[in-house]
Amino acid sequence: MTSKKTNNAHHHGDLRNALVQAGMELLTEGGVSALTLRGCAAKAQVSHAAPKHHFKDLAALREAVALECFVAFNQSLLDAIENGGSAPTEQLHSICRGYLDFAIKQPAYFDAIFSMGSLVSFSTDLGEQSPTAYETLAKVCSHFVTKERDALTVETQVWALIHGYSQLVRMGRFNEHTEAARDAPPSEGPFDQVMALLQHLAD
Amino acid sequence: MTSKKTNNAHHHGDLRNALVQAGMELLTEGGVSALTLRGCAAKAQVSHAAPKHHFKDLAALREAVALECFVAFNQSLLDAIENGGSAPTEQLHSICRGYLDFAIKQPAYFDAIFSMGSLVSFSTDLGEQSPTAYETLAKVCSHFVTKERDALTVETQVWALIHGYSQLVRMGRFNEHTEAARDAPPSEGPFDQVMALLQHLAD
DNA sequence: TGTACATCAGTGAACGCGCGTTCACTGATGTAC
DNA sequence: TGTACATCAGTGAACGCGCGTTCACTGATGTAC
Repeated sequence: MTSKKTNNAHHHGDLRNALVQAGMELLTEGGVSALTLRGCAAKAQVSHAAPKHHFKDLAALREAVALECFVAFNQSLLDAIENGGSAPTEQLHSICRGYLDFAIKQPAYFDAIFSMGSLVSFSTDLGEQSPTAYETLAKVCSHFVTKERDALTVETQVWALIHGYSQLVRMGRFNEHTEAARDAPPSEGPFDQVMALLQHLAD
Repeated sequence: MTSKKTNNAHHHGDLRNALVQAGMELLTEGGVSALTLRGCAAKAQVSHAAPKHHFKDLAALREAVALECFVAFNQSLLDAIENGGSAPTEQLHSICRGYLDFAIKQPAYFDAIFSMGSLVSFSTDLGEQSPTAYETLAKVCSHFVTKERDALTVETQVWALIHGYSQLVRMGRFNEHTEAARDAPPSEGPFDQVMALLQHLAD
């Protein structure tokens, strides 16, 4: 029971939230194109006109769902750092690992973040105390800034490499092309070998 | 006149090709979601049931359009290499430059290749004499394979970095957030600085 | 060179589907007094 | 504490739209003889 005592036919109590959660499930089940107003309403067991009281239009609902995906992504990066070593190179490895893991474990959320919200959400202030994904990335990268290499460069090098790699994995680049492995999660490929490219940042 | 003399009401002569070309235009104008059977038929000035004689379903038409995009991408990489220096590091720079340029100049094609055809097309034999994009990439990378770094690793390092970077640029990472620059092409950002990460491959 | 005919590649009407949106409505909530 | 009433947040029917698909059709093409 998240809401107080509102569980009636005519007053849901927390429909906005329920619609976003329904959207997350639809996203997982059928990808971005499955995110519809009617679909979310049905999943939340509410008439299909009900969402109009909470979202101006489909784009607004999708934006809310994308933001929720971003919150999860955000947390995934923070967790990865927390569970890894504290040395700069270890943190760098951890955040990249978290990035890739999210792409593998939550492929639909990953898609949503980078196909729906463009990159807006990446720096969107969530209004909480938690930093944005970009701030987290920037902090980890800050240890590798030198006279010849400014912050923007390091951040972009790291981001481009891990994002590109995650995309390749996500797109099935390293998948076995067998019938048997159809439902298996995608292979992560030569992650460590690729990340070795970043070890030069510490030189 | 590409076709012989067939320009009648009932026999288009080269409708399949015309539909794919129409699809390319729709793609440019409205993105992947604008690619519909009815849309292509309308653009090719043909009744909306006509495509059924050339494409089994919408997926088949989209596949054909994605393949055409890939052909253009393919050529873009070859041209970039041709117009650059012949030294291995120059070729590496050139192919990455071509990759990024394609993402900037043909964003819709870029999206189509990597969102519709998954990665299948990347290694798809085009049935011509020209190599696939992956073969081109692999050839350029082959000069940087060492005892500690096998071919797959180098290829993946380069591909991940340039693909990720191109995606960031494509998503507007380096855009000015001004109203004035709304219709301008996206800024390419610190391309050379980021590519500097690859110079270690030559060490 | 001409004719009969099968095949090919179009047309246009119709169908059902899911979608976003509008609308009059109504039950539940909360506030003024 | 009780009552009147404005507001909020739902319902369900209806609408129009674009879509893919099916279908009977027909004009153009090409081949057999």
